[in-house]
Amino acid sequence: MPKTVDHDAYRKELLRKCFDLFGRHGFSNVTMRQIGQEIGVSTGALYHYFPSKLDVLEQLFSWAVEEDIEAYSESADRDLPLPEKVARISQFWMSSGNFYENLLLLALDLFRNSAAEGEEVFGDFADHYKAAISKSLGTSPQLSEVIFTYLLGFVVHSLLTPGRFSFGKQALVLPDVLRALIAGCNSDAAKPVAPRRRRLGGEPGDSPAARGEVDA
Amino acid sequence: MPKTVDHDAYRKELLRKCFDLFGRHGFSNVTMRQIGQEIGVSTGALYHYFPSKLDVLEQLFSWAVEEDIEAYSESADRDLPLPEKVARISQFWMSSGNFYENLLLLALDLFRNSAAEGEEVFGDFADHYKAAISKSLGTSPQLSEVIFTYLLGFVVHSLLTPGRFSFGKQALVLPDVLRALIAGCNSDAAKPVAPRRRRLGGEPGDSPAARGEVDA
Amino acid sequence: MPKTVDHDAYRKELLRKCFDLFGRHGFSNVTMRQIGQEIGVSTGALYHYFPSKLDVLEQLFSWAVEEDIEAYSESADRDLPLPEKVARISQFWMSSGNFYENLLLLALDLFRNSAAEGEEVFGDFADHYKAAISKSLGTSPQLSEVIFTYLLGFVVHSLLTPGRFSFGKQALVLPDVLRALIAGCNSDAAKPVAPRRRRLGGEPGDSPAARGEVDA
Amino acid sequence: MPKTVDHDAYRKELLRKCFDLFGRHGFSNVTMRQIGQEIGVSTGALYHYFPSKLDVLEQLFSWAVEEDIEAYSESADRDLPLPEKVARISQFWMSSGNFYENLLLLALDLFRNSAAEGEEVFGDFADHYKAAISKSLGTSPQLSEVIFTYLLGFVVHSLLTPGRFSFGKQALVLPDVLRALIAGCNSDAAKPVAPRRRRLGGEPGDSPAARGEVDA
DNA sequence: TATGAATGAGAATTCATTCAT
DNA sequence: TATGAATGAATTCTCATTCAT
Repeated sequence: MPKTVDHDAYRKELLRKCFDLFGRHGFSNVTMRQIGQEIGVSTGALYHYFPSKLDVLEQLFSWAVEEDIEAYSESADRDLPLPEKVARISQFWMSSGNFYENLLLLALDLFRNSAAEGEEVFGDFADHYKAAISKSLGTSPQLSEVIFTYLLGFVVHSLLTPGRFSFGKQALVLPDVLRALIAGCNSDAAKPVAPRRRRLGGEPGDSPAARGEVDA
Repeated sequence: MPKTVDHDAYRKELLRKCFDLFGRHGFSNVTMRQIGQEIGVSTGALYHYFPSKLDVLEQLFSWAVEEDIEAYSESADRDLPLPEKVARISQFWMSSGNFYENLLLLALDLFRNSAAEGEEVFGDFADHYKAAISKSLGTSPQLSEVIFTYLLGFVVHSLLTPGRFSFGKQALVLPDVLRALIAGCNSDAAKPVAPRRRRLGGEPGDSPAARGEVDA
Repeated sequence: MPKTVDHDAYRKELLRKCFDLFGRHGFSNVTMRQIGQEIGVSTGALYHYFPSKLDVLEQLFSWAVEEDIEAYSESADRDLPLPEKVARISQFWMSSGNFYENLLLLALDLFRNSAAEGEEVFGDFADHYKAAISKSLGTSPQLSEVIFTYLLGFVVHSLLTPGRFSFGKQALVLPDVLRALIAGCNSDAAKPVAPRRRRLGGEPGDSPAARGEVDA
Repeated sequence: MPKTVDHDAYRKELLRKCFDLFGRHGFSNVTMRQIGQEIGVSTGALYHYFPSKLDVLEQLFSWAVEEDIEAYSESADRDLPLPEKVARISQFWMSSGNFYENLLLLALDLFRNSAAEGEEVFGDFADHYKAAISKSLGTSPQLSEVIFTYLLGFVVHSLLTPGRFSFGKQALVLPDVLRALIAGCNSDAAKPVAPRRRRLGGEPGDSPAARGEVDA
């Protein structure tokens, strides 16, 4: 009889314990020994569950994304009036600050250390999140992307200027911002803001996918 | 002291050459030898100009921020009508995509590897940038911060999903977003949004992973 | 004690299965886990039959020597004319190429990793083999040693230059060599070659590298 | 001004110092730290001269072969009567015992750890050595190969049974063996012991070494 | 007996930093 | 100043061995 261990469950358990550690120190500044010590296993055991350090990062990110998706879908499905939904989403966001900070740092570490892997997984995550926003708020895909982008900036900002831009403080503004974007962009849709939306000079004919009409 | 000038000028020259290298690979993934090879000096010489590797990063970030501030102030000071200003700022932004991506990565590396140092410098940069936005667009500090936040998200997004969210593509939306924010938030500012916005308690989705506490 | 028999038989069964693995990869390049996987037991079970990795090697070599001695004694005992015997011995040799290659590699691994153990066991094997040659071919101990030496060289040569010196090809020469040695040395044996053969002093080519001292 | 070091000369100097160490312990049983300590450099310096541990082995073997070839060609060129040459070659051999033991061990380590690399280099060495024998003793290529093979066996034998088969002792027999082989095989060559002794066409049966009929 | 998860010392390799030139 | 060889602590990863089951 082998020691009965649910390999996969234990692996996730280990990942969970890694999450903060990676977030706090960053992939490159954490050693496998540290990881082992922090989560209470030997380095050998660590390698029993993950083929390499990079693999820990990759699995950790994937795991966190899954966790988030689960948590998110549980939180915001009800049939509520828009203002209430905006309040709720802001609230969810506020309460998850540290989680998203870590997730973003993870994504950036992945981007740095794993080349292809990073963008794939993050792209999927982004798509998922935008879809969730669309569903929650009834916004167009494009507007959802704008909101998602703003939320990303929110996380980075809070990360990089922890003293001045705290989640708590800034999250109070979030509902207003969302409302402004929803209002502004929806009305934009109604009366196309101006035909002057033209090439301003950046990348002329290059990005063929570019030039999507903003509100069309 | 003409010698100092030379020394200093050369130091900046070296920094300039480092910029892309750090952006591409990340602080931890670049060795002093690589740096030396890339910019054409020996490791010994490198240590002649920078006391340590971390110091290279710190100086590099400061240098880049300065560069940006100079470039920015040159670009957007004129007395123009708002729509024109919005167009200009968008344009400037679009043409600087890669620069800001690198700058952000630098800031995150600094945050990761230098603790205090990072937030200081980035905080100053953020303040400066917000002030510039206020000046350019005549927006309130708070709205400027929102815009700045959105721009941050913009950079991160384009960094992490290079295929799907390109600077070129997204920058076309930027003017609309800015307009929406300016319109929406200015009016919002008038009637501060309801005080009912509170933490309702606990974690909605109960994501078992470190969903961080709010710091409000 | 029937249990012991089983245990012992199974141990030999395991050894048999190890033989090629060790030959192919070498002692140091095989892990206990690999061994276990290859022969179909867990590492735990492996340690049940062998107290250590080195012990596997030692037992493996002993086992292989025994196997060979058995096989040899079965093959070449009849009362035949010399040429026929030479043909037989050559043939036996040819058909056992891979076995002897592995055996030699094992011996060298033993020599490298077990100090005393190695020479003991190999010495016994050598003695046994020389005796067998003497018996088969009726050669003097000294000549048998010469033949044995040649056969050793044969194995090493085929091992190290697999493309150019194959068992099949070279074995065709073996009968001639044996005949030449038997003829030449038997007559030599009669008139022991001059005692004038002494170290003349120093190292001819003065190869700066450790040209070892003679131990005569 | 860089520290003036003849990189290549120093590299060879280091190799020279490694030779015995590898011979004594074997590739797998020597650590880079040990190597460094033994030859008086740090591990870092070691990696400055050799990209990897395996590379040390490869370069070491090549270096030793070159050394040997030089030493050999210096030693045995004169125009002497055959018996004198035989005496000389035996003598050279005797005085080089330890060197050849190490060289053989190196070759086997290479074979084990470097796959392709090993056979290439050893094959070249073998060819060279056979050619040298042909030149020294005026023997046919085939006979030279037989002699070379015997010498290989000689080395292995002395290696594996250091107590019983010493270089000094056995080398006394070497001239006789050589004489016997030269006599026996040359006469063979003269009156081909049988015309049927030739390559019968590749390898008769499939089993590579197996069952080629020797002379029948 | 048998399993295979866990341990942790130790291996190869890297790299910031120093220093002789 | 400039060079790049040298250092050695620290890192990732391996693997013989142990042990709970």
